[in-house]
Amino acid sequence: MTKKRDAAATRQNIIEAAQAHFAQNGFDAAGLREIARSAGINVALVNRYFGSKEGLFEEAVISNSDIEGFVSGDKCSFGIRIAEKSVSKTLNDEGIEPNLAIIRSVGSPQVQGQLKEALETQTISRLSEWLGGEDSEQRAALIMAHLLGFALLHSVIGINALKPEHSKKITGRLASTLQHYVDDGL
Amino acid sequence: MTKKRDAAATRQNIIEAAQAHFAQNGFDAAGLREIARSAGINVALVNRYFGSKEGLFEEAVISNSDIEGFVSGDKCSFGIRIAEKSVSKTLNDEGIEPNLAIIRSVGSPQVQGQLKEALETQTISRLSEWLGGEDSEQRAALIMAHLLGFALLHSVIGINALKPEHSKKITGRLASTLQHYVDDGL
DNA sequence: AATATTTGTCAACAGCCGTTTACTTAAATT
DNA sequence: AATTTAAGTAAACGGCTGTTGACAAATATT
Repeated sequence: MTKKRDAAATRQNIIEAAQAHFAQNGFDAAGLREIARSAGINVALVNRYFGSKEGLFEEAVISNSDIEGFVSGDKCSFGIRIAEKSVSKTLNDEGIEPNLAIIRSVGSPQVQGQLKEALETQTISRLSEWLGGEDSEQRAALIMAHLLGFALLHSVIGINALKPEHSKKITGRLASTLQHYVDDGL
Repeated sequence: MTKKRDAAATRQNIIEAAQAHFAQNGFDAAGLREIARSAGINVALVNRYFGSKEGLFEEAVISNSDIEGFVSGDKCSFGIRIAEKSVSKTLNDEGIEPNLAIIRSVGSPQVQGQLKEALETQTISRLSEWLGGEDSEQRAALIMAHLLGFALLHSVIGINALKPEHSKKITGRLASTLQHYVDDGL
């Protein structure tokens, strides 16, 4: 019995396995051998396809940090829309969320440059364009700051007070703050 | 020439060196040998004094996460007081800030429990008591979320839009949001 | 059918990690 | 002054890491 050979599929398998491992353990603690095992292939293939661990991180996390889900919709419902998304994330379904991989990799000096590139010239810049108005980059950065900090405490650390079953007002409070940053430039 | 022997001073040297290295590189990337070299002692002493790397992290970072600077002062000026502190932090003087060590260590599975303990039963709980009013734990958690997220983008990543020289309104915007969470429970 | 190229595996490399053991030397105790 | 205790050093251990080069096998090309 031999394995089917499909370069594109293998590549995709590695990327998906990497997304999960980076999201759950961060850049440093995610091992290439574990990622390879999850993808069902040999470790050496990772370096052949992506050059290095950093190259894999670039393709699996950085290139996949899609802000488009944020900026599709009308401005006046931005707060509630994003707040609901953020609050509903639990500790269990933290599969491949790119934000988790970013947050958990913030301490790794090797990918600091990639993270800055992704956050500044991708996420914040795109959100800023969509926002418009006064100091749009600053307001976009403040929105991302609150969202990343919320994800850090809610999804990574697992702070109880932020779980919706403790108080249903959590979504409303977060939504109101985010919406304030949206409307503040008009 | 021989070295003076002073257990208490050596212990303190190790702790201070560890605080700087954990703040700059996070738990995983901070090496015990580098910490020992900064402290001017042998690696083996770290394990003798603190048992393990986790033990050192506990004493250097967790036990030192003082929230008291936050909750000393009157409630109506909380926002502007904390916002000024957060914004004035630059990328250069990131010496031994405990929040930086925490943020940069969030991805390390080994210290996840310690971080939750520090944030939930120390920082947020203490801030919640001081805040009082409705859902004080939740509002405290939202405040910490915004502060940690801001520190992540401002001090760790170095987002340009959050630097005060780009727009002086940054402190005011952050202060207003924080103050809103303070007043929201009254 | 024979050859060339891609895809995948295996094993080893060099280097770093936290930790431990054995040992030396300074300080304190008797 | 002799002995015990504490403080510091040196070196190695086992294990893990990302990475690389040599090789086998499947697919594509001629």
